[in-house]
Amino acid sequence: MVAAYLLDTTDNSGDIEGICAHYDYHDIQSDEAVYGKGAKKGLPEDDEVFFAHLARKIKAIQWLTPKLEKELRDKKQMDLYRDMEAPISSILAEMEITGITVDANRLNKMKDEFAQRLNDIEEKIFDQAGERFNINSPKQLGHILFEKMELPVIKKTKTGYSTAVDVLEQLKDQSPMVEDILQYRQIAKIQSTYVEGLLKVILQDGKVHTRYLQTLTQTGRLSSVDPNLQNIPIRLEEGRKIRQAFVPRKQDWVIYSSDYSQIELRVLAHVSKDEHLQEAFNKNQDIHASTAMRVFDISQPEDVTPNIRRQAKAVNFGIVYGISDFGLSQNLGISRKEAKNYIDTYFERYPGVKQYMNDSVAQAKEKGYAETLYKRRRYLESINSSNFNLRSFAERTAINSPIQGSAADILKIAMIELDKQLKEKQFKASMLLQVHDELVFEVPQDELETLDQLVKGVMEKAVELDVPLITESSWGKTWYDAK
DNA sequence: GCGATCAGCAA
DNA sequence: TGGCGTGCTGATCGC
Repeated sequence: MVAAYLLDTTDNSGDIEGICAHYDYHDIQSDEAVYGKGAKKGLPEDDEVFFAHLARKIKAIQWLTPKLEKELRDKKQMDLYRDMEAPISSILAEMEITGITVDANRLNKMKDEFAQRLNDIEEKIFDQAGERFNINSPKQLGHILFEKMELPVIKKTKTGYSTAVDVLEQLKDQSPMVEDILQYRQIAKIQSTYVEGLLKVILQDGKVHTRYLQTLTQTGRLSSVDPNLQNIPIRLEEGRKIRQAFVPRKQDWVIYSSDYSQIELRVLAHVSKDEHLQEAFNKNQDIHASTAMRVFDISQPEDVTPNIRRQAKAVNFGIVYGISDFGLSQNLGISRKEAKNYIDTYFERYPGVKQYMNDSVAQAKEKGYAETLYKRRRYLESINSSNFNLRSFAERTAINSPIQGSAADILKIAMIELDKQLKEKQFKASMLLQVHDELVFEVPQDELETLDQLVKGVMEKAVELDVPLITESSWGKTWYDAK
């Protein structure tokens, strides 16, 4: 599965059957056909059916192996497979099995507190609306806001009125109720997805055991499910408190976290060779402020206001994630024209980046795929499409995938080296989580100093780029306190 | 019970 | 020349 994923991320449905079909091997059924799906999923009643399926899978894997190996060699991806994806697979399994301890008492207290607050806000909203309705239903909420109260309709969805946060933000001054709805939404999200969601998946060992999907994303990133531990809140204080429930498995241990600072932009500085971007990182400047100065033509650092820096940050965000001028305009609440202007200016002021982007697109058009520093491929079917939208998307993808994908490669390399060292040096600490540019560990107090040295050293020296790789580390009694 | 839709979280 | 970075989860709603 991992080999097939490296060869082509798209034809990988997460099932051997799909891969077999690709190679015209049909003596196999999909897992779904045998085990069912949804609520009916389970082992077949007839053992023979079950065993026959397993046997056919083994046979299929044997048949596939030499073919996949040959293709890996032809595509020069054998190293990527052998030295990166195969070892990472075992490390992820260990992390999943280890799990992370979650303080259910803490979550239960939060649950009560949030339930009380949701109740209060709910009553307040009903009071102002003059009727009771389901605030969680965008349809009912839209009816109240845009029909009963006749607030201006700012945006529509396919099926009705949009009640998304950016819309509500604009309606705030029209009615005090809107603020309450925003407040309600914020807490309801934390309550249902995180407090209740996490409580449901704590096992007898007091831990949650996420599963990392290694063969899913088109860029080489991991994803995390059941539960997803890669999107635990952090930006807003209310949500951030969820992290207080993530604790070490023993008293006197701590949660230690280390993350790469701006790894994607550093990768971009490296692959593009852009003089200005490299200079900013080599001088360890505040990259968003530095971008602000170039894009908005500011000569003195002290003239970069927080708002201007925020805009520059959004531009950098757009570069890293491959968003369109429309996406940037939505992020910043500006017109598409202005957004396009920002992007054009960015390219003007970072000519190396522009050159890199042109080259990436040209190469993708020629080869039909984009690739990372470590030969991870992403095929781009629509790169030569006559459909503007499809083509534009593929072009942004051609630019963005090597950046995001190479960053993912680098963290995987660091994880492999760290895992090796932790074992060799017999650390008691365990690696628990990977969150795209961050690694989270639990560690005894007396090992903390050595672990910090090790993690920092390994992550920063995982690969050598034209610009330094910098990490920021922190620790505390809970994941919240590791900040 | 299931799938589509909307909404919102993270890097 | 028209929809708009990805992936995951939860609530609602209609079938």
